[in-house]
Amino acid sequence: MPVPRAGLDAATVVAAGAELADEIGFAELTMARLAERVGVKAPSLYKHVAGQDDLNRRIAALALAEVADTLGTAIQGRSGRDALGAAARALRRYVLDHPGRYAATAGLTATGPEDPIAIAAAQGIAPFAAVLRGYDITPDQMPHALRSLRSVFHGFATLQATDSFQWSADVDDSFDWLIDLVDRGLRATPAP
Amino acid sequence: MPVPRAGLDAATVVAAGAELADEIGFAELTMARLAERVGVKAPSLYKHVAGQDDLNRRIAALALAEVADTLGTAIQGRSGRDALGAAARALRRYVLDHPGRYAATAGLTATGPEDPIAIAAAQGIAPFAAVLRGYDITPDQMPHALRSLRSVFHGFATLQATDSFQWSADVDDSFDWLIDLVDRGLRATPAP
DNA sequence: GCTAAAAGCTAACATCATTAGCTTGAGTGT
DNA sequence: ACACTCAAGCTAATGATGTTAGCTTTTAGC
Repeated sequence: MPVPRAGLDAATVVAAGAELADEIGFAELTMARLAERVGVKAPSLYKHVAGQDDLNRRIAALALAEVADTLGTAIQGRSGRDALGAAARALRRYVLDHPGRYAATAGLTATGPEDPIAIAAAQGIAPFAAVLRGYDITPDQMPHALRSLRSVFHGFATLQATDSFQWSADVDDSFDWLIDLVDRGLRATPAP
Repeated sequence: MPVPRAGLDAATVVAAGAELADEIGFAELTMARLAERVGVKAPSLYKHVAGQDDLNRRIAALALAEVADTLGTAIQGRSGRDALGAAARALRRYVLDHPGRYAATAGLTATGPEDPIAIAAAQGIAPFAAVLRGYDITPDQMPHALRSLRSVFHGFATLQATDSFQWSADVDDSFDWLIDLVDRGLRATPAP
């Protein structure tokens, strides 16, 4: 398998795209700019990536995988409210550190269960499941609890990422408050 | 003030853009397509709207105002868990009915307090504040509670809008579960 | 060394947003 | 009634974009 004049690779291109998106914003990420960044002309990118849409989806999948990894290590050795707080803080930190990649995950529709995005998203659930194991959740309530956790965290992270909080109150305090809210709600879960 | 060969207006253009975005998706909304929709050539749109970015922001502001209105009427005559559920359900319905407009509100950064987006967003808070009045929230906790509510609802609505829930469990049930979770958390709010 | 295939290139095209400048038509003041 | 104004809409042009087609080059394996 010949590998000419390279240093370039699908993974490398996607990684560079994610990095560039973090720097200049996801909306400003363009094939031409990415090509220049990796030292290549725009059409050459198509040897590694099917197009802009494919690139975006791969960046999103990368971000989701990284989030899953980050959250997984964040909750290791913790449980209950402690794990909840650690996971939440890790996600927030990730979004602040990688706003471009994370923005790529917004507004995506998985084409099917085989879509890398769907797979990455499914893996991203695992840490949340681990957190919930510290609470009294019956198995039949697990899917609802997972979706709820995901909604809460995703909602706060995106609002924060887009700078949608306009008042002066400290965002960290609000985040702690939100975590406490969820923790209270989870601990008060009734067994129906 | 002469008003020639018309039927066109800034508000009309924005409304048509929002409608078109709902039909074909926000990402597919283009100046050319919108021009064709309103029966005009693309450059003519610039007589009513400063450009694509301006158009997007105006659509977002429209959506935020509509959301505020919808939520406001949804909670009238209700309070507590009842108001919470009604507001949540109204938002969800809105996002499902108007996915394009709502997508326009994601990933926007208000340029300042005078930005129509900031104003519309501020008005959108009011219904949430009304809901929270039915719970025991101290004034200094209000901002945190508002942000939390916004995060929760926005998170679930966007995940749902982008079809990010892949498992088979009924989404409506999950939504009810989430509302209960928040309700329990709010009722258990401690007085610090 | 020779060959095959992948990587990268140039050229070209369609589409898009946007600007500049012209044309036209409706309302206003006399 | 009539001319004047000025904004709505147009055509033409520009630069940037994503993308495709086809050519050239480089490297790995025989």
